[in-house]
Amino acid sequence: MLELARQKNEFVRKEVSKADAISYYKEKGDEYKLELLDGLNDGEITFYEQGNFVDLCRGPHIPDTGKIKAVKLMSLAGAYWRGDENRKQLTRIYGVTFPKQKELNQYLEMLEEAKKRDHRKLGAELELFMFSERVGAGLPIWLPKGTALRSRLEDFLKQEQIRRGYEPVITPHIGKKDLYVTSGHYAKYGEDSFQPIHTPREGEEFLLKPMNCPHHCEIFGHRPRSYKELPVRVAEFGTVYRYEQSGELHGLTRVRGFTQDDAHIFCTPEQLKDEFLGVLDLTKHVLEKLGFDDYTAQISLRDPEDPEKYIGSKENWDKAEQAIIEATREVGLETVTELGEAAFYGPKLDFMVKDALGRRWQLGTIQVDYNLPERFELEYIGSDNSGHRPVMIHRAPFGSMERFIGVLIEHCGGKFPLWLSPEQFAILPISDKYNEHCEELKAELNVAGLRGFVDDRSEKIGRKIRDTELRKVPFMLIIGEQEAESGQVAVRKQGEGDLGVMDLSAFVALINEQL
RNA sequence: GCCAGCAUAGCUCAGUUGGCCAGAGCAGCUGAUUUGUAAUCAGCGGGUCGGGGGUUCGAAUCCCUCUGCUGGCUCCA
Repeated sequence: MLELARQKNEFVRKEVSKADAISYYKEKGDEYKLELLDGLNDGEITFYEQGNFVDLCRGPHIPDTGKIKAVKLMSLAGAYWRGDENRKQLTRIYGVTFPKQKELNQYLEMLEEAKKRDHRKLGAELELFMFSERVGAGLPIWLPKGTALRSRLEDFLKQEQIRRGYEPVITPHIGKKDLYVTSGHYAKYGEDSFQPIHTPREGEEFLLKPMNCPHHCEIFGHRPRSYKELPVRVAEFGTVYRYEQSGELHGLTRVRGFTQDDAHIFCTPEQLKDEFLGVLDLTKHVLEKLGFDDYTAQISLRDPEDPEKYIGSKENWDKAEQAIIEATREVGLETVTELGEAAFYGPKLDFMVKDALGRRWQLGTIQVDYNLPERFELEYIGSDNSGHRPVMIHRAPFGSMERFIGVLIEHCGGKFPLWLSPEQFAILPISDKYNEHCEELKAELNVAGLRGFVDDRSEKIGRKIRDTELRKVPFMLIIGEQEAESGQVAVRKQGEGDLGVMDLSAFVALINEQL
């Protein structure tokens, strides 16, 4: 390839008439180029020629092949012709090139570094979660440390939500098929989803819940509602199951069983905007608290070309889309707007965050829905003593615990903020003689609300430090003869080194400062 | 689901023109050592070579199939 590049062949741009182009490719028998030409207008067709190679291309190109100095072919993959899965799949070769070999090397090193942060690797190393072939693909299993981390995240959000007027609820993991027929999910996803569970009773069918909203609609509708109690905000860490395509599964970021930090707000049309703003505020608060400052907000609207894809009236869609656009504008949130990315029942605002390899994932989401209240015939009694339909907001600041933690692991490279870290300290006795003293220190720290462990193996201190560093435990307390006598602790910070000797109370203060 | 590839011990990996009992390092266990800021020493145990089928005198190695994983494509309530 580089040999070809060295020939310094110029890329020559040629404007070609449509007729000439068609006859050229007819002769070559290139059905693909002919199809592309079919969609192009005369006068906008260009060929590029370099050496003995000629091809239809819009361009632009670099001036000549001599500019190409460093090339690496990265991967081979199938790609559907014109992105349509119903059409033929062609083979696509991925490659990268840089003006200098050094830059290519830097790029490859960057990819290596990114791999070290990969949540799938770190998750296994830090014993946060696992997968089991026997349990099934895409079904994450949370290990004790991962559970500790996840519980803290959940508790953080639960408290925040209670402060903001949400009411926690709990609903079952399955529901009768009819529930999802009513919601419209069955018609849309039934075929491609986990199939109904049958019971000994004829005709009785249940579905693993793919969504929490139908259950929450039932909660809203279980008794008459007055306008005086709106907005009603029901929140649940609800575990849902979706049969994602096998080729789509990916670590924690795309799974078949996951827990949404879900809540549904039922409000009057007049309250919609304020509620939307409240959710925006919560979502931003959550992302900032976890150190995500590099996210983008995406407004997903209908595809104007394909109105059949959506359920609900045009008027309601218009209102919902408008509410999102206005609210984001009001808080000055920078957004990109994507047509055709809306859910089938309503437009949404998604917060997108990149993973270690630069792939973008949707985390938090806020969705306006006029459709489900309609389908479930939800009503509240207004001040006029007649029934009105509430508006519904679906929202999940984390999105799902699985995906959020997956991205969080990569974001912080496994070094979690102190308040989330499954182990905040490790006490490392220099010899077995101090094990007992270390246990006492640990008990004191536990009383102070901190968590950690004593490494009482009869290993050299260097070894214990190394192992603790690799476990990414934020603080180490090294205890030998001097500390045992003085009653102090020698503090070492992960990744930074020795912080010196201090009283235990000073160490507790140091940690509390960072919480 | 589709295309391409991968699957050897808990982990990282050796082992291909098919040929004796499948190897290493780390981890684990046992013992010795009692240690001052990123790996103490020695011994031991551990693998249906992802599962199933086939070809062959003989399969980790070749073929088929299933499962899982990886990179894309498509999808994502």
